[in-house]
Amino acid sequence: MALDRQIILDQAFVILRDDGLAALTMRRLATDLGVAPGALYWHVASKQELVASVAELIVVRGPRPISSTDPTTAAHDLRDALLAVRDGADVVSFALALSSDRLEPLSRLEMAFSQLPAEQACWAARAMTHYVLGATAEEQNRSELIRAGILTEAQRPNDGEAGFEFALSRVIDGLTRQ
Amino acid sequence: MALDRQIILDQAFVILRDDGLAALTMRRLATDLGVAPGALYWHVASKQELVASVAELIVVRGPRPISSTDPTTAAHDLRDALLAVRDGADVVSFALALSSDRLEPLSRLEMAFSQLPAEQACWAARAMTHYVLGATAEEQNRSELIRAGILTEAQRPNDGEAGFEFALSRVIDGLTRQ
DNA sequence: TACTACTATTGAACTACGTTCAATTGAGGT
DNA sequence: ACCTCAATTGAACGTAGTTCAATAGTAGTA
Repeated sequence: MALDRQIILDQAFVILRDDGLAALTMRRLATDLGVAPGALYWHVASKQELVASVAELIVVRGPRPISSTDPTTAAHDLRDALLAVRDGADVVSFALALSSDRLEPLSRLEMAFSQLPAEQACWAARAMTHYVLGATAEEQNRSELIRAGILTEAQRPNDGEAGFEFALSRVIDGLTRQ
Repeated sequence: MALDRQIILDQAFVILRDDGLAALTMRRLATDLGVAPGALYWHVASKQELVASVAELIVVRGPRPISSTDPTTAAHDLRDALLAVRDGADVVSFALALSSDRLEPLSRLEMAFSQLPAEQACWAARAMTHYVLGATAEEQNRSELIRAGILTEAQRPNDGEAGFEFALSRVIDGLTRQ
């Protein structure tokens, strides 16, 4: 009775944020909401569609709204939004392929490259998105594998903040240079 | 009796190349090899480990060996290797988090940035890898979604070859500039 | 040849997943 | 009181990865 599409998305977001993608099952989601699994399908077409919608929440509910003006700031905003949710980068990557236009904050990102011709600005924004998603996904996937006991803490040749900082500034320099 | 770890990996590679990640199940693999599913686990620890090993094959068996000297050439070599196998980018991304050191051609990629200090060369190589993987993964995921009837051919706002070319040259310019 | 030791494979099961659907509930309007 | 229809249940279906006792196959030894 209290069930509602938004409530489902909210709870899915919480499960993902706290327990990760592996924990986000339709059964777990239904249990948390005190409902039978089948009930979810009245409000949601499939798990794919649900996950894609949760990806929107990840990007929108980040610590800071994603800047539409400065590429460097935007990249940090996006990265922090992804890091705030377990497996956030994987989920958003998937959603990006499924419906890139529905991830509004990401499609607005090309405005941060407005100094370039329109087509190039679009390409640049997408390239930067791909870099941030890829770097963050590897980092998060490694965290998950460590948590699962498959990797040890020592096997973490992560670039860390310094590597991300370095590559990001170089990439943006390249993308915006005349 | 003819079963062997290498034969399993080879067949897994073929299934992946021709039919994609969704078709790569332990049962399908066993059926193709004329064997019971359980038999695979004598030679392989888990599906995760198997997929990680297949990722190595993808990178090694590409159309051209991945250049260790020129970043632009290396990026194209990697991209073509990924495109030669359905879901190739997803598989390699996963393996990268699991065991980046075992993907030898990718760890050798930092030699293409040997003009930079060692640490920065490593960061640059990984950044370029992340971009290529991200761009290619989105492209391939979209192809799979179209094949599955979830997206239409019209919903393919792919950068295409031109977008990849543009962003790649800019990214490499940025990463290698003094 | 008979016995042994060990590797490799089978067959059947277990748990968990996404998803479907006939049956049922429950609230609002007449 | 009756009807209607949106919402939910409960149970099932098919498939997935994985496990394991039992079995077959193979090679070495006496």
